[in-house]
Amino acid sequence: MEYDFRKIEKERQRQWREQHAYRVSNNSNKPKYYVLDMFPYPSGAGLHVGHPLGYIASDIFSRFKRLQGFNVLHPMGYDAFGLPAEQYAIEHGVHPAISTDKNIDTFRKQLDNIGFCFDWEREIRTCQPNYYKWTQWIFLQLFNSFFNKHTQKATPIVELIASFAKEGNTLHVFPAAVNYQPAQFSADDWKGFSEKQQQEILMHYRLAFCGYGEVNWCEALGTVLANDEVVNGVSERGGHPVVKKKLRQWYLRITEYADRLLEGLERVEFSDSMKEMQTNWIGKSYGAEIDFEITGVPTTGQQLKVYTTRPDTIFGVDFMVIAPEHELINTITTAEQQTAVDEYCTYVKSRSERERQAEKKISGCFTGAYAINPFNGVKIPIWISEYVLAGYGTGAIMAVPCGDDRDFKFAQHFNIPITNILGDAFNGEEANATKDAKLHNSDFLNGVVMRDAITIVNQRLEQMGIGQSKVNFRMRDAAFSRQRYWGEPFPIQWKEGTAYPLAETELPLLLPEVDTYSPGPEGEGPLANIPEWVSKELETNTMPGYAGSSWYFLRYMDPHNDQTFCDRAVSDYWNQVDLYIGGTEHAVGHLLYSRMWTKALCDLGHIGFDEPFKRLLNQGMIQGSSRFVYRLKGTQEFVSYGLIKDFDTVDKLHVDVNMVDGIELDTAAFNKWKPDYAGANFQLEDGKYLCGSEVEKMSKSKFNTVNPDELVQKFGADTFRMYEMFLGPVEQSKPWDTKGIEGVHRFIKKLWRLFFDELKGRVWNEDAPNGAELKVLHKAIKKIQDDTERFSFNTAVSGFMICVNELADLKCYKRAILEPVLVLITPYAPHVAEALWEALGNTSSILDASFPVFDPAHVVESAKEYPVSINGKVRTNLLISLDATESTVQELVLANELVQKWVEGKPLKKFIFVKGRMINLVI
RNA sequence: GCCUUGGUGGUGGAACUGGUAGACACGCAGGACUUAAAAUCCUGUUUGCAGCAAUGCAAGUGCGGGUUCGAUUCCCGCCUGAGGCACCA
Repeated sequence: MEYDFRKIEKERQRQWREQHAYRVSNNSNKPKYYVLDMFPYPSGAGLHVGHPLGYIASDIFSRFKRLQGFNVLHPMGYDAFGLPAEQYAIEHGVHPAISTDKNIDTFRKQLDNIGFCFDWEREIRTCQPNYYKWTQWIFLQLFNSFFNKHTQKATPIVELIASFAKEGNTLHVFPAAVNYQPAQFSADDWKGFSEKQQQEILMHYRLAFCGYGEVNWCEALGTVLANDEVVNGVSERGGHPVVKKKLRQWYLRITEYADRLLEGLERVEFSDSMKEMQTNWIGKSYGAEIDFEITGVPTTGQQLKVYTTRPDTIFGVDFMVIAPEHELINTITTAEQQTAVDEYCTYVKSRSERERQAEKKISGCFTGAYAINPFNGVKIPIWISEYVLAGYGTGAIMAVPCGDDRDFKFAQHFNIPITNILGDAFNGEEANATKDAKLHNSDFLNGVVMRDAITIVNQRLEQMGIGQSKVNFRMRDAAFSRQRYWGEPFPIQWKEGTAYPLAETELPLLLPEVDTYSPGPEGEGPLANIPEWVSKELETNTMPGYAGSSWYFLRYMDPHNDQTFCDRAVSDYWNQVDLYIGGTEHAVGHLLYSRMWTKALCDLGHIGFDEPFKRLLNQGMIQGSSRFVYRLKGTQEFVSYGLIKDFDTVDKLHVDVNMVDGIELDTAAFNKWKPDYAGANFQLEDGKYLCGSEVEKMSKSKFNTVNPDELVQKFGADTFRMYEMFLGPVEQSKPWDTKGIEGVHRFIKKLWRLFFDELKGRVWNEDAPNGAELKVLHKAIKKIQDDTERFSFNTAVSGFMICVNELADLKCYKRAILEPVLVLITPYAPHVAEALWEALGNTSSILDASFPVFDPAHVVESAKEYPVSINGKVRTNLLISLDATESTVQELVLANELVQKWVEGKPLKKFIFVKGRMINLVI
């Protein structure tokens, strides 16, 4: 009987489907375990081999936990709103719902091929009204809440209104990031405000709020562009100029949760690097805001507010730098500098924030104005430069060249004299950011260690009323609106410029049909093109992609509930996601947003936990190995890789990896590939056309994708699953290479042959196992259990191979050994395991078997072959009993002939014996 | 530019807390079975030097230093690949 994987896998999948083998109940006596994948965006390109990596890992872990007796929730769904579907709609006129459904069907077929244990009865799609109804509902919760600083919790806004009416805003001052005048008001003030004013004030407290923010604006296309759609300052489509434009936007007040987002990291099992990334993104810094008087300009009495983390360096300030968007530019620029400043600001406007930070070239412009150092009256020139960002701190810094690298380079570039406040710690060659030097040239701070000077300066500033210590966050409030069609509509209605929430009974606010997916007027989204929508004064923005993904893990628990987003009793049962698997590309976006939503929902009493993910595993990215051909500019001549150095101008073009064997191009296939290449002529080396290669993200546009369907068809799902795991550690990124898959396939066939011989048929028997066989089994149980638990799936696969190789060598065909081996392998290769399990005569599914229990008695060793080193070099091995004491071992070792030869009679300086490990002699 | 992360044979990788570097595979070479092929099985496979050979010696985990009896593992500096950087998902 042969291993017919196609038949086996089809049959098993049908059986599991019919038996609802993966249906999960919300009621169980078993302990619960929740394994979650980051759900996919169903792109039109379908799955490539990189996508299933994390799914296979989570599938293995889910099945493993199930065998260990847990009630495992392992759902899947689709993050279905997003830009690509809308782009496709613009280009092809196909409604995004239709193309999305089509893409989902493809995804589903591909996923099913691989044999995952998802409970598909819990599937969700973020674009469906019965799902986004609750996204809108949660948005309203955020809109109707504020962050109460005293309790550090989201609190219903009605409590804030009550407090305003009672004691003004003394109890609840404006959030730190808000700059509203008047900053304080009394109860009487509040009652005196108009409805519009009251709503305006409340908006500054709401957790979901409306404000103004900058977007990438493309005049030619009349639309707002994503960063992705902007390349080098022009639009990706058409290459039109893109500039910054201020538009009304919705935001989430995530900055209010900054401290709790930091604190929560201590209670979750994320990798240290992940925690570090989030910590850096939040970017909490302790510093001071300082007001400087401005002089040398027509309008007197103006002040420049800077934020600095190093107030101790105030005597080293040689110039000020403000962001090119800074408001003061209009009022402090002197007449002589006006032209230069205007030119500079226009130049900067076309540049992205990233470009501005990455730019090595130093640029800037003097405003003509000066600030006055409050401690010594020194006049400090005020410059504009793009390295200062408007969005961080106050958008203005005090530059201390001797202590800050960027300031130093700026000073050098513009020949600004540098004051040394560091004494010997500053060498004049480069800045020194130390906090431990003693201050020089610093008036009352001379001789004080910088670290200690920070508090002294802060105290002085506060006494003088010109500054205060301040905690700052790099993180900004999250932009929560898009000028797009394919997203959740906001349940918001505008009345005379004030936003009002729709009633819960009006949800879901359905996304209407449109005639055109083109942008609306004035940078508004396509919804602004619909007269009925506009006449009702409904919000025309839609929510961003991350809205639906910020809470989907809750919906899986209770996906069909139409009374609430998730029943509290159900979320109390499933609680946190025990294991969340996905890529690091979501490190700061999705993970922070969903953590914030969870905290807000918890604060408001809708769920009972405030961190969504207990443990996070980041699978690495499977990269594509791209191949390139080189075409002489303007010709049809293609030059082999080794020859390109002989030519000046060649175009480097991606070529489909499936036409390349190693790096050798199938030139005939290339000619047929695209009509353009039919007439291609090749300049060969050694009779071959060799391609260049590079490792890049796997993507259809780079022609480096490999389709899992073909591999499943050729080798089977079990082989495919194991091979993806065998490739390397899940957490590591690696380029895909199909080459090794045969090895895994051979392994499964070898496993099969322990049960069935091609000619003889059944070979397994009921004999009692011997010690050697039990040892192999229990070694494997331990290895597989340990490796699976620590997500070392690649070494677990190797463990299976070792186990099967050893059983084959022992000619062990005994049921008592083979049956537990099948259970071990079930999470990895479920189809073949179930088929052989049934062949052994079992009537219930192997999915519900019990994981074998490791018995150390079967694997004990009595002796160990110790490596014996002399001065750190291994010279021989000696078999020594594990019970031997150190002195016995030393005696044995020194008596050895080979050891004596290497020791050459020299005295022994040191004898190192690590029991069970090694022996080292130092002479 | 900033943040994170990787670099070990011809290839993917193993070595879990500083203790025999190269497990397990791929590929390659040789052999067995076969009319032949596929499949399967066996042997070898880090490099250099010496030897008919078993084997021996030396070097070796991106590069340069350091700590240690002992470093792929820890520390310092550098080179280099990948991912992210707020409207892609």
